Amino acid sequence: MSELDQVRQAGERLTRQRRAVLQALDTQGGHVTAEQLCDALRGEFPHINTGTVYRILQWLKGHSLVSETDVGIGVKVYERVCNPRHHHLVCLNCHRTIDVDDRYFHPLATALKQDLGFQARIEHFAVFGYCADCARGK
Amino acid sequence: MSELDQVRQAGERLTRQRRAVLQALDTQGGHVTAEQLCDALRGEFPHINTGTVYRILQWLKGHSLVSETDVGIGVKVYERVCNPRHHHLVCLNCHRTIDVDDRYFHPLATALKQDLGFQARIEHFAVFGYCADCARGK
DNA sequence: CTCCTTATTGCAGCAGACTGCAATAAGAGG
DNA sequence: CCTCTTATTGCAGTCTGCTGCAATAAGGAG
Repeated sequence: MSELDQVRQAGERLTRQRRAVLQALDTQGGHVTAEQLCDALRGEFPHINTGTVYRILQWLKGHSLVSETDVGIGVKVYERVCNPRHHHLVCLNCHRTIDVDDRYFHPLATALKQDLGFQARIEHFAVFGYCADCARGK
Repeated sequence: MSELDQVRQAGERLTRQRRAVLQALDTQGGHVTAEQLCDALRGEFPHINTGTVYRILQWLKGHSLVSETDVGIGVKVYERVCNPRHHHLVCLNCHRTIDVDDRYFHPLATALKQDLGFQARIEHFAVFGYCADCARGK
């Protein structure tokens, strides 16, 4: 919980709800929707609602503890940021998502930093396109 | 308008509304929201509504004529896809958007193709992070 | 030019994501 | 341990983006 202690600076509070959201994300693993999280938390907090969950997720995202991704299913999915980081390739045809290693994105981040001084924050990317199987057909 | 003729295959129709959306995108140039497009079209089509505009934009996007991007302002923005393609760096601190050349993304697309057979469709990317000015302060 | 098939529009309605405000509770200070 | 400040929650409401359905119109056939 050391990374959370850092966060407690500047008057930001580590509430039971925030702790529970993080724990739920750890427990479930992989991609989770805000709605799913809300349901999971209702056991401990019967009155919790999606508004609060979305706010907590934004807060966690701002502290790089959670990633938010649009994988093209019409709902945003959230995932605990862990090392090593990984990203996703999303097939526009069969809608499969393929995990891809962070190192593919390092050259891009490095180039943007060197040439433009831009410090890219690539926690979790979703690249759309066509997977090997579907690309053949096209 | 030759690119539009290709689209007319397979029974897809080139309606006045679709033509008008494309023309409005050309006229306005740069990033436009669906709401703005809807307003612009109401002169010619008094009864047009956002539902239709969103559907037309999805259709144009599917044919690679228009790009859809989340630049972090809470609304999706649309832009005519033109050559050379460009992408955007979005500063999480000052919210400035910086245009960046397509060539920065070529190595990534090539690597994904070679190693994984994935044919990335990178029409218009938005990379979040901190711009040179804001990165210094952090 | 007219008819006919069916893709597309307009409309109304819905889910996802977010926000303002009053009530609550985290955590610093005494 | 109690008090106090104020960040956060719960709630209700809003806006964006999308979808089903009946009415309309694109564009191919005759």
